[in-house]
Amino acid sequence: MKQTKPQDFTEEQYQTSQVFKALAHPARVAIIEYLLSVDTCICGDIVDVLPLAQPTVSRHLKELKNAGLIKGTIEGNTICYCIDENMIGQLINYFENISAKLNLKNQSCC
Amino acid sequence: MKQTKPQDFTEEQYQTSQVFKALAHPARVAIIEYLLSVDTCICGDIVDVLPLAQPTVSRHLKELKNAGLIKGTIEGNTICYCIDENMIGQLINYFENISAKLNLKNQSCC
DNA sequence: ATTCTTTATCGTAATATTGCAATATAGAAA
DNA sequence: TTTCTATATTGCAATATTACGATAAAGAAT
Repeated sequence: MKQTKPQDFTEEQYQTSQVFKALAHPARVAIIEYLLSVDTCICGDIVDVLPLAQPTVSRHLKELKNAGLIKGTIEGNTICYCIDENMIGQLINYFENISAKLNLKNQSCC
Repeated sequence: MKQTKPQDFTEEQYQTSQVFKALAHPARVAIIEYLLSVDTCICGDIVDVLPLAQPTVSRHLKELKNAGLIKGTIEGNTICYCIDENMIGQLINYFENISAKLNLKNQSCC
């Protein structure tokens, strides 16, 4: 496969796709939704809730963290994972911006 | 690889991840942004703008269409692809909902 | 009817992702 | 220190994704 090189697109487009890639798996969507449903967020809970082995959950958490969607704070023996509000705000802005531009467009086509 | 079966997660989580998967590639982000930047949207233009071969662009367009992010109208010899405003609205709702729930949460952790 | 133009599909090769078992790491508890 | 508990990393195997060339399909133009 001739790899799509990062320089083929803008750095911003590349990073945007990376954030969406982090959400492009049902397990990671489930993690986000689980984190949202509890007040305290300990990783151990997540392993119990998901139908996946611990190393697999750990890997999914790492990807969400790398994308900036969650942040993890070491809390003694456990790690407290939480959704990063800032990134959620950025995503809202991203789609709000698309929506605003669509409203300005000539809607003659489609 | 033991596949993650759809029934391991909710149907909704699965479908949500599919929409994000459609945006999880810089080429597809670039396509969305290009469609946003022009009033008339013909596929031929997209092939010229992207650093990818025509069959590859066609495939990316298909994935965006399958995810409901764009819609294509056959217009004689060409196809007019446009962003589906409805899906953008759904995505705004998705993240607004997350944001609202975060604001209600006990922020003692993280 | 033939040719051109545009888009889609197929075949195949390369790379990326996902999953789990095994193992490592590191702080807590004993 | 030794052991327990929680999380991360590594090593592989299986599957999915991506890319392009070749080709098909279908309407437009001649």
